[in-house]
Amino acid sequence: MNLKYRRLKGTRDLMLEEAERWAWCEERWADVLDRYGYGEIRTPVIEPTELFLRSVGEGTDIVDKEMYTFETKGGESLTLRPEMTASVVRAYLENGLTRQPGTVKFWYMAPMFRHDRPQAGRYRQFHQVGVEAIGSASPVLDAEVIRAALALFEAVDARGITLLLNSIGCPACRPAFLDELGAFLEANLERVPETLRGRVATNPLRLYDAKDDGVQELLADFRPITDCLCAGCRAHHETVRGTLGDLGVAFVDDPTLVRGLDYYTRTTFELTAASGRKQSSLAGGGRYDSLVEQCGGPPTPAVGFSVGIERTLLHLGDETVDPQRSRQSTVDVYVAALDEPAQRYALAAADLLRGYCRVEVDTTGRALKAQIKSANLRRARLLLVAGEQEQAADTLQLKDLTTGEQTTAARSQLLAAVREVLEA
RNA sequence: GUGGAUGUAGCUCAGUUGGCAGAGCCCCUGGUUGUGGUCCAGGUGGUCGUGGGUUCGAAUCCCAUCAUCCACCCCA
Repeated sequence: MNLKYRRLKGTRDLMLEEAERWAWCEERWADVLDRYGYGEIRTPVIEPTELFLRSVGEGTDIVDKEMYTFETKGGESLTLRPEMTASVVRAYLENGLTRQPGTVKFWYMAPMFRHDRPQAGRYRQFHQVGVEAIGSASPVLDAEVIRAALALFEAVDARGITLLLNSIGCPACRPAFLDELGAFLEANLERVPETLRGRVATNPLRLYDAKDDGVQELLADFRPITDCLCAGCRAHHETVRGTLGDLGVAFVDDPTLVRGLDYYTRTTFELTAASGRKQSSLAGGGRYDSLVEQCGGPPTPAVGFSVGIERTLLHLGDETVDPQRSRQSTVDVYVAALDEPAQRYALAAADLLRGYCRVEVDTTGRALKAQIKSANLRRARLLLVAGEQEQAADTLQLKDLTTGEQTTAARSQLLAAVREVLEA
């Protein structure tokens, strides 16, 4: 069929059983996050462009080429959020939560937008479940946050998840490392592919997430960033590792894990699925001790993560459900009615039941046979038949669809009669 | 932004060397005046992604274009 309107590239329609599966996950995740002491936050999907420029950072792919940015008639530049952390920090400051005692812990499940080329596990509108814990610099919190991320996967029975862990230092120790790294790369520039050379000067750390084998070999010859941490960062990192050990959480040290956003300090981590060569990165996060201050607040340490919902579901391996084969919502009682007067009578009868159970009234006017077929598809336990004869006698036919037994009930006794069958 | 694959019925897909547009599923009707999942019979539904070109003739060959998927890049 030649469709007049189509879905935008990189977006999806979720319906019926697919939507139920999402709801199933969302319910479990909300419960887990609740148990870790997080409260929900919902923020607008659009923000001033500047918020993301300053936080995510110019020079990152997200800001340079993936943002949905547009201008209002008043000339203001707005952006559909490509990630959530900046918005949460903005909301934290805007609502005066700096005065809140203790650590402010938020969770969210929300759509994000990035103008990427879509592929398996990657969409232009995608969804993340994540947390931000604002107000504590303790490495123990890092470990708890990481533990919570793993708990989200456990809650939906996701297996084969690997935790990658690293520390990328702080403003005190990272510049020295970057200088050294930059000099090393300059000296070996011929081993860096041309497409990546731009990064050597602008953001040498970004070279680490290049998949080019030559670059990886080159970087392997260089000292890992974890060897260059200052005393504070080193102690922090060791405590994170030790605390994960206390919790029995297995992890892999990965000194090449730098993450694609500029605001991270110290701890960075990623949760990956070893399955094939698909989009294996299911979740990522880390500490961002400078971001709140950068956004105009008081110096406030924080840590968080986000999990890709589409990727997680993809990893669970469930086939996506064909909408046409997917069941319509199930009901307890299906009311068949033949013509319009019967439909009116049927609707009035249904109204007597809806405070008690799920009822569908068939208003298609199809043959009774077809209506009963639909009743079965909807998994109805009971069929009510409302026709001319029933109207005349002020009754309804009650048919138990599992046994085939059929009785007549006075309309005034309908609820009792229905309860008798459903509760038997 | 780069590369590859694929576009035929609502869905999954056949379609030979260029020669009348097909199957299964779904849906509808009947077999049963108003009684179900099975069965039987019948039926609806297609600008063959779109636009050009070659040809007596194009779903089929050529060109362009759009869309989808996959991969790169990067990330969730």
